Amino acid sequence: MDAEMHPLLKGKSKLLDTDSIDPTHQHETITYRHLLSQTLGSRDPLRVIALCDSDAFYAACEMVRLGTSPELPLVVQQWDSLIAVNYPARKFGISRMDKAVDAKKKCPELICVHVPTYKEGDTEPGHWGPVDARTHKTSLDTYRTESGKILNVFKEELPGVEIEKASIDEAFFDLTRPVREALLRRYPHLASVSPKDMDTPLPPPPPIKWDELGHLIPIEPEPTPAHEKEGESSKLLEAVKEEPLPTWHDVALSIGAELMAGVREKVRTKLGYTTSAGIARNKFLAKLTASYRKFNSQSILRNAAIANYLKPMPFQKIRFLGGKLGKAIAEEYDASTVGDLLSVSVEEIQNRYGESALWVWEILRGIDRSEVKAKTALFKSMSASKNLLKPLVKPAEGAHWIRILAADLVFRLKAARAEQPTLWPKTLVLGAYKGFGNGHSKQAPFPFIKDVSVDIIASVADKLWKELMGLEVEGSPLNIRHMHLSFTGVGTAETGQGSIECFLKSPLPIAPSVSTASKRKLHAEEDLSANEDDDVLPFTDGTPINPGRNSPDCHTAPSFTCTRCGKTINSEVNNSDAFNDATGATNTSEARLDWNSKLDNLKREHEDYHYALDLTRRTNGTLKVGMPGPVSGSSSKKRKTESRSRVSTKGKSPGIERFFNTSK
DNA sequence: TCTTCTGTGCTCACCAC
DNA sequence: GTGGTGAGC
Ligand SMILES: Nc1ncnc2c1ncn2[C@H]1C[C@H](O)[C@@H](COP(=O)(O)OP(=O)(O)OP(=O)(O)O)O1
Repeated sequence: MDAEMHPLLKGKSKLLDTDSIDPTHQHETITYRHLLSQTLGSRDPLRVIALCDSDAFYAACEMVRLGTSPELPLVVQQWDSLIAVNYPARKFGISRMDKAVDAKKKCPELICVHVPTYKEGDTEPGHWGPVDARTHKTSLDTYRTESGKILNVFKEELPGVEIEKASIDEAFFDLTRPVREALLRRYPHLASVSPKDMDTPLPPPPPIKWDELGHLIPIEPEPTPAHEKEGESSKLLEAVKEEPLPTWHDVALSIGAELMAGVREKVRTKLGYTTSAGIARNKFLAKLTASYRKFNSQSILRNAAIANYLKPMPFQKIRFLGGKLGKAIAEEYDASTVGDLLSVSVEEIQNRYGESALWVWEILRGIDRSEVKAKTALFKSMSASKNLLKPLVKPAEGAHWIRILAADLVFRLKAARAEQPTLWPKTLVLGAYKGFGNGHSKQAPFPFIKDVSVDIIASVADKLWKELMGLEVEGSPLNIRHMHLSFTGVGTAETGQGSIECFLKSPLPIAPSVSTASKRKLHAEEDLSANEDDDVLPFTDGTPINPGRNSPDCHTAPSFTCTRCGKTINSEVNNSDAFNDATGATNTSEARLDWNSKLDNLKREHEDYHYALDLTRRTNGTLKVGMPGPVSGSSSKKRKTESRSRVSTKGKSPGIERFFNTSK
């Protein structure tokens, strides 16, 4: 998944002098200043990033769920095709390309598991019964849930480490900080240096015991005579003999490898999932490194090995170079591998594709400054869709699929709210498509309510469906081949404005205010039949219309006394003003949990406040405080050289525009 | 076993209009 | 708001 913004559209970034001299920084001398500085961010010469990827993930989920023995071949199928093949099954030559029947021929004892599905009326996806693509909808939700469990183990095992969920089965780790701490613990002499010696290089590092830590990607290419030039091969062979001395960054990587081996083992023992990991100096390389050797193993890419590891790689495999831009470059330079492009100068590539194409030049050299960033909101939209094998021909058939899609959204929103109770999808979108590029969508504001149900979603969606049907030309066949239902504008309701969590725990939902503008579009509430009694009401900002009613129990606001500033911190007083009556949920354990979580939030926010304050002092006030969200560790690490985000598209060079959003 | 290979069925994000 | 695309699992 991980749909990060395209690097070429992020805006300009400057090539630093040091980059052009020694782009990969592999010959950089590490000084005491480097070691002892905490704020180098992505330019830290001791940076250690890891990527962890679950092996044959969906298949592994089913193995765990069914408790099958690890050596039994198992595949997960979606209708007739395979979407995951475990490693024992791969031994039989089964791959994702196979149809289920063909796979069974290759291995008669193969265990085939179909992905969970919904049919109308189901409130949760399941494995029961025979599946039928014409009546069922697949659901990947159980895999998302398992994915979440793995992430939680990661967080438990590496507290304080920035972890970024990159896809359903992958996560990045910024291990720089724990590695540095371990380094200073193990080699305490590194910590004691007089100020005047700060810029002297560190002493030579100790030898490293790589055994047990993972596969070391070799510095010289492995003997594949095919791609070595004749004249150079003898020289090369000599070089292979002499492994260069280890660097302190190598030591850092080895510590990172220890940490990853530890968490991976925890995931295996606690949850039963085997994983593969890559450890390197940035995200791009970590991901590449993870695929060096797969299945319950990890690999390490030292800086000295970067160049040779990248050279033979087809560059169009690099993210964002697989599309039109990559194709244009391939044709322009008659190139297919990274090595083929290394002779292209940074000026050349920027002249041709715009200043921002610096990113291309950098990535070919293994430079990637992107940060590991825990996602604040888990997602911004949530969608469910279904290709209809049997196209819809009558408007009345729409309701059936709406309910099935809605069930998936309900289930997932509830699950997400278990962790993040303030999650709030602001809009519901329904799309109906007849073929590629032939369809329409309609959207409506989605009310903020505690208990989302299929009925509620369906009532709004049915309205949208009617609107869509209104667009149909009289008499022409419907032929809907694809339906899509999604929440968009998913955010967390702002704390401080109306104590959203109280709403969520309220047995009756809040009556939000309605602006005249939105009222016009919000007729959907008229026939939210199942919930006449204020259960669903439109709103614009979560402000209660009628504070006297539906009041949840918020009268004892959580508070605590900060040990650092001595102040008593409590939540907004006006929250409790807004709701003057308890509703009965007061003494339930649910309510207490809610109270506790509010207290936790309060503490966290206050800690963030102090953290930001400290940072401000450290950075001479250059850092902005008082931003709405919590100050995360990594945002504070952002360097000014990295302020590439949110540059207006005007800064974009005309050269690259033609590679995006051009019809073709 | 494995990166290549297909194609499906999805999910998510961003941008132009 | 709506439509379209790119990207990846
Ligand atoms: N093209 C696809 N279509 C549908 N589902 C996919 C596709 N690619 C991957 N998936 C699903 C099934 C996988 O178990 C899950 C994770 O993908 P991925 O990490 O690429 O492979 P994998 O986990 O099956 O094997 P590996 O051990 O090689 O990582 O996502």
